[in-house]
Amino acid sequence: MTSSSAALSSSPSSAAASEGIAAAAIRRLTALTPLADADLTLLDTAADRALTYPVRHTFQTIGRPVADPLLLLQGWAARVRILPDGRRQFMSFYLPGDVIGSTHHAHPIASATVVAITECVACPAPAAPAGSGLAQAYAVGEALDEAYLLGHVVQLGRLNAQERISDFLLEIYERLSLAGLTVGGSFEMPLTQEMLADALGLTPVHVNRMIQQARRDGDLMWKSGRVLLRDPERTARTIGRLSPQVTGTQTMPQARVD
Amino acid sequence: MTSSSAALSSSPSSAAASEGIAAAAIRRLTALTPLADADLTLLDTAADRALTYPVRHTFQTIGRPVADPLLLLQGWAARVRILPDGRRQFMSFYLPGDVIGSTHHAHPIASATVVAITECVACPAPAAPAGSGLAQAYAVGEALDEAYLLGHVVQLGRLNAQERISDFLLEIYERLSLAGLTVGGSFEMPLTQEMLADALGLTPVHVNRMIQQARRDGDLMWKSGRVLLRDPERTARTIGRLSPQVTGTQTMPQARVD
DNA sequence: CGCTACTTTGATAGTGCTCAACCGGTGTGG
DNA sequence: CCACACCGGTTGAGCACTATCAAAGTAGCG
Repeated sequence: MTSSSAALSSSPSSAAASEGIAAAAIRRLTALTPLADADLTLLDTAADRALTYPVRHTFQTIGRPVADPLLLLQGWAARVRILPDGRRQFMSFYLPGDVIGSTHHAHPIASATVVAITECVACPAPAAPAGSGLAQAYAVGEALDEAYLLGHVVQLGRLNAQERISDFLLEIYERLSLAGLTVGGSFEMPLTQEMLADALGLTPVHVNRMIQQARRDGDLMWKSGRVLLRDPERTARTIGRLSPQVTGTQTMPQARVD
Repeated sequence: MTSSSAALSSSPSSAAASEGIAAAAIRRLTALTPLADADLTLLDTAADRALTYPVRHTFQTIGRPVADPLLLLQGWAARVRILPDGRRQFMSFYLPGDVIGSTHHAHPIASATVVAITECVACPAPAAPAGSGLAQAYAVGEALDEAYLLGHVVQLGRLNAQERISDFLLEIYERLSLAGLTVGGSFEMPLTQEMLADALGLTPVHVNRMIQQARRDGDLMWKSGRVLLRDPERTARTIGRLSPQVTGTQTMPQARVD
């Protein structure tokens, strides 16, 4: 039953068994695609086997076989790569409702290390019957994953520091909204500025300065682990962020595509 | 039979029917995983329906439904995103043996635009029988795709201009090697320096300067669309590049993973 | 109360960008 | 056959954004 055993750091403590522990994850999955009662039952059952993982727990390690997929119920995890000289890059983040280590088939070697950013609660991702809503939800989730990854590439390649921060926070805001984890435009941000820097390809110092400027400009509030975006939609338009939801209806400038 | 019809730019011209047109792609797929005769037959048959696509052909457009998957036989294609103000970012490249628009299931909306960088020859990707070598090859190919995408994130986030160029060329070198498209350490590079800049998050001018410096340092030769890397392995070690092949055996520094 | 981790500030350096022009090859049309 | 246009590569000068180094300020916590 213990899905991921050999952890480098500390190992998962036995589960917290309270109900509703999977609420956010379920909200997020149903937001992706409608789920039938059978799907919800699967999820509830799986949630009974949820475990709590401490901060820094390593879900999977680059170059080692991936374990069975986990459905993240609470907390944040991240895919990270550390260079030999210590430089660190966060490649993506897992939020409640995301599946860690989903591997439809493919070779079982992890292409990235996944660590818990905060304390996490996760359960084995229930196998989805072919054609079920749950299967569809997984599929959409994976597609979104890739879309976010592509977005991250654009962000790192072509946005300046200010834009990267806005774009990142907007993405998180969007994703947490799906899970019902935002309150009046604000949300919990467990990342330190240093981690944010390592996600955005910047220096902690510079991230700090840009955040302060955004604060001065009245674009955001960020205090004690909670972020409030003043006008998400305006900001999104300003930096030309295309949210996955909107993607479907948005056209690209025809200009240079060669 | 015409897999992708409504092209923004010019449309595919009817096929070149010569044999061996799929040689590179087949070499690459067999390098990923052993293929049975049945698989090879499937590929050969599919190759008969190959079409030639002109430069700038749009295989899929962001926000629009994806067509059936294509197996790229010859040429380069790329996933690209253009920002409203004209900034351009190449997110990944497709080389011979890669599948364009593979979508196991998932929602049919393209999360990126895919265009032909050079003239391309491609055929419908033959459906792989479950459990076949071909299915395995597809799976491994997709896993590699993601690994390269993750690598691209690290590259953009944490490598300097010099390192990005080296890393990129090494990746291409590796990938072309699998398809048998390298000759004595050299390979064809159809990208202009401007396109390279848009892949690496740099300016064409700066790319040019870094390339010249690499030339002066004796690290590479680049003339009339052909690149020769002097000592790929040394360079790879220098910038700490972990090639997917090696990934399986390499360990990460334990240091900071929090 | 003293840690420890995180944020903030200042001063300075440097990598990579911008703007602008020039060069060299190639293709095309007069 | 040569002039012209065009594209990609090259060069120069100056600047901006972001990094670096170092230290001080804050907040949560045992």
